[in-house]
This record gives sequence, C-alpha cells and structure tokens, in this order.
Amino acid sequence: MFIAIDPESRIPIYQQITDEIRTLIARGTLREGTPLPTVRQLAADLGVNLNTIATAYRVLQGEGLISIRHGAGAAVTSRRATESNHEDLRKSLRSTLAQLILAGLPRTEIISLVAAELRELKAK
Amino acid sequence: MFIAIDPESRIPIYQQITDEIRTLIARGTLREGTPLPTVRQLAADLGVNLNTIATAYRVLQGEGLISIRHGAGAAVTSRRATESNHEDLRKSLRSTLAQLILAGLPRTEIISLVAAELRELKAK
Amino acid sequence: MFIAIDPESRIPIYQQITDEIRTLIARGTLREGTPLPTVRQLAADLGVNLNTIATAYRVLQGEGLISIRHGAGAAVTSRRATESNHEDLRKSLRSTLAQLILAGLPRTEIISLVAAELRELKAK
Amino acid sequence: MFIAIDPESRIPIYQQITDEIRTLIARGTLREGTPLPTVRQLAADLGVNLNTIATAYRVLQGEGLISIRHGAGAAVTSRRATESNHEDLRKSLRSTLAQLILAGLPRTEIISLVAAELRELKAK
DNA sequence: GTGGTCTAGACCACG
DNA sequence: GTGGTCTAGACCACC
Repeated sequence: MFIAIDPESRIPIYQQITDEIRTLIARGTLREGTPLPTVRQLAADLGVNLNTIATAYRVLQGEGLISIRHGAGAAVTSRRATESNHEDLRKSLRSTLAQLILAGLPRTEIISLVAAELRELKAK
Repeated sequence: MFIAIDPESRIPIYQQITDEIRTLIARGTLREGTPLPTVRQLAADLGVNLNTIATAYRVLQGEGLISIRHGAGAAVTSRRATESNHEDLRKSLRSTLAQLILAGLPRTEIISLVAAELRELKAK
Repeated sequence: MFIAIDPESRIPIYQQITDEIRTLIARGTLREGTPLPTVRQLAADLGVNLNTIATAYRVLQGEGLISIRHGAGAAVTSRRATESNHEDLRKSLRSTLAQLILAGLPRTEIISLVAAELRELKAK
Repeated sequence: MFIAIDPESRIPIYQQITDEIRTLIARGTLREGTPLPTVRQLAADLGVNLNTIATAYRVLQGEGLISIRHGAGAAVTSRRATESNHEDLRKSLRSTLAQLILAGLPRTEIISLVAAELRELKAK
C-alpha cells in the first residue's frame, strides 16, 4: 500500500486516506478481492491513530468500495461507488477548476492536467 | 449576487460561500472593483449569521481576491488568488476525477463536463 | 504636507495620518506654530472622508501636539506629547522587534534600521 | 505559558495574545515542537472566550508559526514568520520611535531600550 | 451606515 | 478530549 499522508494538511487525515485508496481503486492498482491492510497495520505504517483508519475504512465501506468482515480484515469489493452525489462532485470540480484559473493557469494547461490524471485512471 | 447555500451540507457554510464567490470572480461575473453586498445584507439574504459571512469575506481577503475596508464595505480587487498550493489543487482534482470514474461516468463524459465548466470560466 | 496613506492597509486611515504627522513633528519638519491644512483641505488632498481627518486631528489634540481653534484651523503647539503610555510604547517596540527577528533580519541589521530612523528624528 | 492580557486595552485581546506568543517564540522560550495550551485551557486561564483564543491561534497558524491539528492540539512549528510586510514593520518601528522621542526620551535612552529588548530575543 | 471584536453556549468533526 | 463551526446578540471602531 503506497499511501502518503500529510499530518500538517488542512484536509483531515482520514479523508486523505479515503482519497488515496479511492484513487488506487479507480486506477486499478487495487482490484476486486484485494485485501487491505488491517486497521492496526495501516495505523502503525502511517503513524496515526487506530480510530483514524477505522473511520476511513467505514467511509469506504459506506460507499460500497470495500467490505469489512469482522475479524477477517477488509477487502476491495467493487469499482462502483454508490451514487455519490453527482451534484456535489460537480461542485467540487467547478470549485477546483475556478481556483486553478485564479491561480493563473491557462486553460490549455488545465486541460492537459485533467487529461494526464484521467490517463492514470481506468475508465469502465 | 446569486449565491445558493445548503445548510445541510457537510461543507461549512462559510466555505460554500467562498467557493461560490471565487467561482463568480473566476467567471468574470464579479469584476475588479465590483462591490460585494454588505456583511449584514448577505447574511440576511442567505439567512445565516453575520459572523459566518464575515468569516467568508476574511478568507477571500486573505487570498487577495477582495479588499475589505472598515466602514466602507468590501469589493473585488483582483482575479488572482495567492499562490494556492498547486499540489493541493492537483490532489483535489485527482480525487474528484477518481470519484467520477468510480461513479461510472465514461471518460468522454468527464471530459465534456470539464470542458463545459471551463467554458464558463474566463481564463486569463 | 507630504503625507501618503494607503486605503488598502489594515491600519485605520486616521491612524496612518496621526502616525505621519507625529513623525513630521518629531523630525522637526513641522515646528511649533506651523499651521496644519484645514480639515477640508487635507480631506480633499488625500481623497478621504472629512470625519477621518477630524478624528486624526482630535487624537493629536488629545496628545497635546496640536491645537485646534474653532474657525481658525489647527497648528502645531509643542513637540512634547502628553505622557503617552510608556508601557504601551514598550510593548509596541517589543512586538515589532520580535516580528523583525522572526522575519529573519539579523540583529545587526535591526540595529542599523533603528539608528537610521533615529537619525531622522530630532531628539530633544 | 506566562501571558498577560489587558481587557481594557484598545488592542484586541486576540491580537495581544498573538503578540505575546510571537515574542515568546522569537525569544526561544517556546521552541519548535513545544505544544501550546489547548484552546479551552488558555481561554480558562485568561478568562476569555474560547473563540478568542481560537482566533489568535488561527492567526499564528496563518503566519506559519504554529501548526494546529484537529483533535490533537497546537504546537510551535517554526521561528520564521511568513514574509511579513517589511515595509509595514518599518512604518511601525518609525512610528513607535517617533512617539518615544515626543515622550521626551533622549536618544541614548531609546537605544538602550532597543538593545535591552533585542538582548531578550534570540536572533537567528 | 459600514466592518471588527467578543461573549455564551451549542453541536459537530477529528484523532 | 481536541479543535471547527455556527448562532444570537452585544458593543465598539471606522468612514
């Protein structure tokens, strides 16, 4: 599991973890059935609190991306997230793009950026 | 000012407001020099507390997008946000794109979505 | 009157004005008896509200630095301010020096800075 | 934490607190990694509202001097403030020195004062 | 009139 | 238990 977190970031640690794992699943790096590290293991690896990992796993479970079997660890179940709020995702996309524009990036560069990221992801 | 907020959202209200205003500036709807509604006015319009708006304005001021003058209201100053962490923005973009993929959207549709949003924004 | 103000500054305009005039008096540029511009005149020159200038003059009058004669303008009365809170001044000095240190300026450079400013001022 | 505030002062309480903490950091009394009191703790100690402390901490965080981690308290991160406006600092210094001169302090005494304060600060 | 600060108290999010 | 956000309401500072 190649996960990097930044404890200093304003983004909650548990969310950094869900973001990373979600991306790994979307990229196909983590396939259906792949077992995830145990909560204890990952907590030790990342040097964070057990509850933090537990929260992250619970979120991913809620999205239907992983299944947690009591006493038997967690594993990737599917690449289909539950109907994440499309509207929320669009808002998030819109806000990020606006910030990139305000940061001075020309439109062409933003499109390249999006294309590059999409190349890493395995579309259905 | 056409701002819509969702009090039920998990995103803080003040942040929803900064997101909306940032987008309006990036779109050119709010131009340099355009005065913003007074804190009290916007608070009344949106049905939220005055301090919530004040917080939102202070954030935007910190980003250099608006200027607040005591006793004289606030106005848009620039279309350039401060050096927002490009790395953070990229992470945000990556995460959103991954979620769109996992939501089942085909790559072409995502690209259309991005293009549509970019069309609304006035690149520098 | 060579006064420059910055309407964008976080420091209140009236205080920028008192700071400037106080410095001009301490430097001897404005001597005892020198008439100050009328409130109207200075307000027009600086492009600010009449009340702002009036407030600034009132503060300086409170410190005993200028005298305001109704209908006859204001003039410098003395170079001795009333017992400004020495403790407050020391706190202000301490805070500013701390910020200069945190800004990375070496001690020697700060001393040069202080010496340079003092050279401009006419000690009693 | 030896912080003294004056509720009667015209300087906002949260700013008195940032000034004090900034000075403690510049003096080396608070070193990198040193944990700050919790928001609640300091609020109780100083007899002010919790939000007032939170505001002060947020300002210091914005300057890069401390790091706040949700659910895990705050700690000193660095002795370098962000590029504080050198020009603003110089103006502040100039104004304070002018007031000291007008208060009647001879130049030599002011220099001693500055030297004394600098001696307390640990230059980089 | 404007924004700035502060309080008291509540509830939520995070680790 | 930590910090984050929000409210309602007050008072002050500024223009």
